[in-house]
Amino acid sequence: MSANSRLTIAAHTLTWIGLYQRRGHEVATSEQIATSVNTNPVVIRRLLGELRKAGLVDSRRGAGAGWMLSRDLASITLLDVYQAIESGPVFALHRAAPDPGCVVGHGIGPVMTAVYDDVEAALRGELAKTTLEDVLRDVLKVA
Amino acid sequence: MSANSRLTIAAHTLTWIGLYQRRGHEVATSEQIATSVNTNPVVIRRLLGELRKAGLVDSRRGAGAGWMLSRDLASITLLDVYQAIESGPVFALHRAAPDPGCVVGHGIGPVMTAVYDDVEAALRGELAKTTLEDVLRDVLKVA
DNA sequence: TCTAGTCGTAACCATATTTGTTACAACACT
DNA sequence: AGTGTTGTAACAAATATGGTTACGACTAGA
Repeated sequence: MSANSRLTIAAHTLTWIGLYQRRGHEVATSEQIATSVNTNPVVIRRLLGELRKAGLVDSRRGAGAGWMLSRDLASITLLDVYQAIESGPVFALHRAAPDPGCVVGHGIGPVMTAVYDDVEAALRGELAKTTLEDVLRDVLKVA
Repeated sequence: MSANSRLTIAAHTLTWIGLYQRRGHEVATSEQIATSVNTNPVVIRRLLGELRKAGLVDSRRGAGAGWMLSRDLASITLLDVYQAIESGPVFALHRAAPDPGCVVGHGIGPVMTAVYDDVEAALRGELAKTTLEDVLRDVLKVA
């Protein structure tokens, strides 16, 4: 499967901003975050742009610019983050429609869709269990 | 996310073979299956090769060759199929290791790993609930 | 033994997604 | 006015999936 690190990077980014703000700073720059994540600042800015659309962060431009959380870490679950950045489903149906003249080809679509709906619901339910506050607490525990 | 139709195609393929055998045929060819799935026979053969490694199907070569189920539809869950064909995890950690000198960069890995383990367990648990016998029954219901 | 049909697999291409990178205009604080 | 950062476009690299052609390996049956 196309291993996808977007959720990891997003959680890292938000947790970093949260900790940075908790230490008294107003805004965090994409440059600072990129250093911790070990990637390019543009990657962080792109991701933060999506998180802003979802209302999780806000940004300030000009000199002394940067990013800040819109909501408290405790009120943001990994499901919120996931929904902000993941577009498509985990599993897809056929790329090209199967033979409608075949019993299986005709009926398999709705059946698999029902299964995938349940799977995604389970996945979302699991992600909803963890808040970024939980993540930060456990991160500090590791260190 | 890179929408992945492999599980759909695999379930379609196995269900097709199961129904075909139930109608009195001994083996199914990749050509027949590919017609129902609407793809190239090589794609089916590649997938069936992985399913054979997992012990779900077997093949016969030479004239009158083809594929047959190794186990009954009722004894194969979608989790069995998933594990036979999916290699990597749904979510990945950082591509490049984050800054170990940063508290978040240092601790985020283990924390997200724990979350992802729970998510995958939930996903697998959901897939384990459905057997290919269930799939075939529902497919016939749709038609 | 020959023939025909199918598997098994390699090789290659097309497409899509993610990630990394450079570049630069827009913006706002000092 | 100068400076630092966002916002965004453009492009390249890497990876995964899916489709296609090609061909040797194999075996049932003529």
